[in-house]
Amino acid sequence: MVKYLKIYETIKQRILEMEYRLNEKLPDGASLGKEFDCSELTIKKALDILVADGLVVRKRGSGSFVKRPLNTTTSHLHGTKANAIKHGKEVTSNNLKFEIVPADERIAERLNCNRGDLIYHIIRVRIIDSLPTVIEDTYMPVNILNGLTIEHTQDSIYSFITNQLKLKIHSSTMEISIVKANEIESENLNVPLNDKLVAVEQIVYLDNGDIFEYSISKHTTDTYHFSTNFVRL
Amino acid sequence: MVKYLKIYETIKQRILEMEYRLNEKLPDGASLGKEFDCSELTIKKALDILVADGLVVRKRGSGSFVKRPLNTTTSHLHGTKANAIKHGKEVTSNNLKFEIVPADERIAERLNCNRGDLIYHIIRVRIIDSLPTVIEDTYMPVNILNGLTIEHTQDSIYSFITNQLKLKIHSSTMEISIVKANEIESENLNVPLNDKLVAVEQIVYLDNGDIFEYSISKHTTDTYHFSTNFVRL
DNA sequence: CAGTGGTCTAGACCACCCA
DNA sequence: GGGTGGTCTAGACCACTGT
Repeated sequence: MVKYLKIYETIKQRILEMEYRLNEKLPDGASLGKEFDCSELTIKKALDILVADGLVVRKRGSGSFVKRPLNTTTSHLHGTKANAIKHGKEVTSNNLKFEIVPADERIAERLNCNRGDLIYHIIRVRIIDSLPTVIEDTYMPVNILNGLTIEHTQDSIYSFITNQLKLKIHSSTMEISIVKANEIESENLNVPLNDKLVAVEQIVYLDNGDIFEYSISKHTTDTYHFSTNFVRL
Repeated sequence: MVKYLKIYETIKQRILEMEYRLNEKLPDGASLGKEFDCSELTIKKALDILVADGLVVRKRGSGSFVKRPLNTTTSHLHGTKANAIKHGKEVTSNNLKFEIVPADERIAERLNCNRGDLIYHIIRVRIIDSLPTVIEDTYMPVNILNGLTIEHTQDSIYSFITNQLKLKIHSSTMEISIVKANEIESENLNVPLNDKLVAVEQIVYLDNGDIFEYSISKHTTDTYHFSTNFVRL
């Protein structure tokens, strides 16, 4: 692993284990550089991730301080399952569709591929702690996700991607809006027709710039909760 | 202004004006460094912001490319008014409350101040293009926002902060969930009692690490739209 | 004024992609 | 193997804070 990530993990651990306490001042850059045997810039890089995580505030002229984050970080760069497990919940999936189809105009644009390229089209209902909670409509290029089977979709596609294929997820763009449940959604999520759902549209990028997922998830409003942290760069 | 921000603005302009087109490869770091008379690291910093903006993908081994973002970027680091204006909409405000009160336990914790510190408590209904759209419940420390008047709240508090006080907004943490409208919300937003609203809870930080706002906004579901871009650092 | 973080440079070395 | 980005160093200088 890269040096600054190791340092990041170490300092994060110290904060989570209260070795560095709330509002406490961290050692300055030079001291940390000495401790971790690296340059101050590398320390800065590590601390910048903690800032992005919302765990640290850096004050020019006075120092870096531990900050209390609002949230318990549900990351949209992990799969539904990983997030649920982190909160100690059980997830099962109910496949409504698992097909390989050629990309139409709209999908090709979203996945930045050519029309006609082969695409997995997967529709799953995710059941979290026995409650149908999300219906996910997912498109993924076959040439990137080669070897994906219906068995993987029963478990976690994200684990297949990162553990089997050794691909690295880099970033995503997402949009949240509120929509009305159609008949299929109403049936599968066990809500009234036209009841409101939270729609999350997402495009997910790999490390190498390729797009591996375009998806639209619709969540029941009772269970949906999203938290994040912005930093103006 | 800082060098890397200038470079960022310049390159962003080129992308928006299609001088660099969709999927086109940007010049490499060394060339850009020559053009802008700076080191490659400074170029990297500028491009990293474009990556965070979702306008650029950098591919190790092949180059940096212009990417089409999903969204039209509604930033939660700007105020309601600035965002509305960017989309060509009219905003007016209806003040339900403008008080100075001592911070109770909960507010003091959110604002990271002491119990009893004086706090502006402001409740406003924002009317966008003649439609009551958001009800905002805002708490701000008096010692930071000194001189804030009810006139400012009719317009844009954010503009007062950045233009008058010359403070710089740095980051925020936010949480989104769905709640049911109470009587006050129902009346002011003109929706049925218990109808669903999008609740956005936010803590906003200044450049110097101080918190200047804790707020809970409730949006009508028809109009709420949120988009963002994540990068795993 | 001393302490601390932010920006910037010049250069080294490595990892990855593609022809 | 040549092109390109990512990480890292050592050191300079500037901006802001608090005493």
